[in-house]
Amino acid sequence: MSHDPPHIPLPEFPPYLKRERPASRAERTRQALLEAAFLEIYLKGFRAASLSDILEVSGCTKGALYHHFTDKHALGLAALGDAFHRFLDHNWYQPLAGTDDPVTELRRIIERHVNGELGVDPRLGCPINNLSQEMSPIDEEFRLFLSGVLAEWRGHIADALERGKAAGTVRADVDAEGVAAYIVATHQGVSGMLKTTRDISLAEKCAHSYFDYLEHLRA
Amino acid sequence: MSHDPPHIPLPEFPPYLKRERPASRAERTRQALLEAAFLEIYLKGFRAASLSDILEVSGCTKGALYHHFTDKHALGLAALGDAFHRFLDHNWYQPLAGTDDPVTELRRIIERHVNGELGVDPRLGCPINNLSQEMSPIDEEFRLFLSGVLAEWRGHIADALERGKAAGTVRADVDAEGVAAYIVATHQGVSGMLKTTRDISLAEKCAHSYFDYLEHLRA
DNA sequence: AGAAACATACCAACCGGTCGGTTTTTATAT
DNA sequence: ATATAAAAACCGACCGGTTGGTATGTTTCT
Repeated sequence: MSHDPPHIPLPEFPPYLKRERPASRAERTRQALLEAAFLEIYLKGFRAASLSDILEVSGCTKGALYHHFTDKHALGLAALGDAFHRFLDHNWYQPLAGTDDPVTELRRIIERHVNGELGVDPRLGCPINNLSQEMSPIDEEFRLFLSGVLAEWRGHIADALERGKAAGTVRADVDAEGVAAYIVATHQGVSGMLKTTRDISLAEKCAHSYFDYLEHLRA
Repeated sequence: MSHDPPHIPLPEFPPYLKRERPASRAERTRQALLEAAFLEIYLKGFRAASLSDILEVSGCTKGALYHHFTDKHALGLAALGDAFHRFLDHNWYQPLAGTDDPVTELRRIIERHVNGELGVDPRLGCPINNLSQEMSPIDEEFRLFLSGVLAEWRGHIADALERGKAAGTVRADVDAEGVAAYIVATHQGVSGMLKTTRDISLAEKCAHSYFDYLEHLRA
């Protein structure tokens, strides 16, 4: 009996995660390492991520790796910080920044997730959540890094909610920070459950309850 | 610079996870292995869990381990299945089974979690969630096992909601299964976020939104 | 020429798992 | 109750494989 899951094809990199071709050769290998590292860590987690595999995928060698990064930690943090910021900026920060009706915009964002439009493989889950769960209890540096990412994420949602309150689209008694925390947590929870059940109908049902809650915030 | 987190003392085993003294010596070593394995896996995750450490903690040897279990997988599944079922039965199934007012009971259960009364270290998170996140994408056997645990969990909540509908404490138009899924997912999400932020005030704020949502289900 | 960028052979530590041998328990016969 | 043989339970040295990291040498760019 094998423990291997049915073959999972490598997820396509969504276009906004693609980088423009860098000029110098050194920078090119650096980017190749970052990209391969992110993919490997996303697929296997940080601890199980193999440097040899990263080197194979990126086409680099150990010498290049340890020339650009001090150790596995530094490589991982660089790769993740980069990818996380791009993803959140493109899918959350920018949409939220452009509206005074955050409830409607949050619904859109969730819908895009459920519909699989964001290039996040539901079987693999949200990489931010994955890393949080794996590394927070055992590595303080990772925990602080991820805690910062989550705080920034909540901050952008809270800002949008505050603007909604000012614009009269959101109830005035809403605790923006608390609701932002709840929204992020729920989002992570649903994507986590999906990873295990692989039952898309569950995601749709959850989204329904999710929307019920969000509508409840309207002025 | 060290990546180690500040020292985390071993969590106390909540009493309902303690086992009565088994009679035979063989059964005693089996239980010692299960207990040590659960603790080690809870602390480090399955892949990072070290058999040598499990043996040291349990006071057993490799020979004993591989006499009782075919391999690491079997040991892990046995240890986790056992612990999960006890935990859920004591903290969720039994309380929910004894009421026709599931909303009030769910509030109580959440409150107990937030207050740390259940012996779950918020820094380490919910073990079911931890294992789900780590193993689901890379091991089909684990995924199916965890998927079953989650389904059972949702099932007990859905049953309680249905009883609430019949008893008139829950709105008749509530989709019990969908809401149960949402409740479990949100619960996992909050406990996951707490693991990274370590900010208890966030848990309280999330609980507030959580309760808002739950109250919204009342008839 | 000198520095930055890379390549490769190598290392100790650890991993899960195996296997031949020893001890303890159990079943049976007396 | 005791002897004994078979089976279950346990022990621990050992194995091949992988890991992250290093040291030394070579190529490429400025």
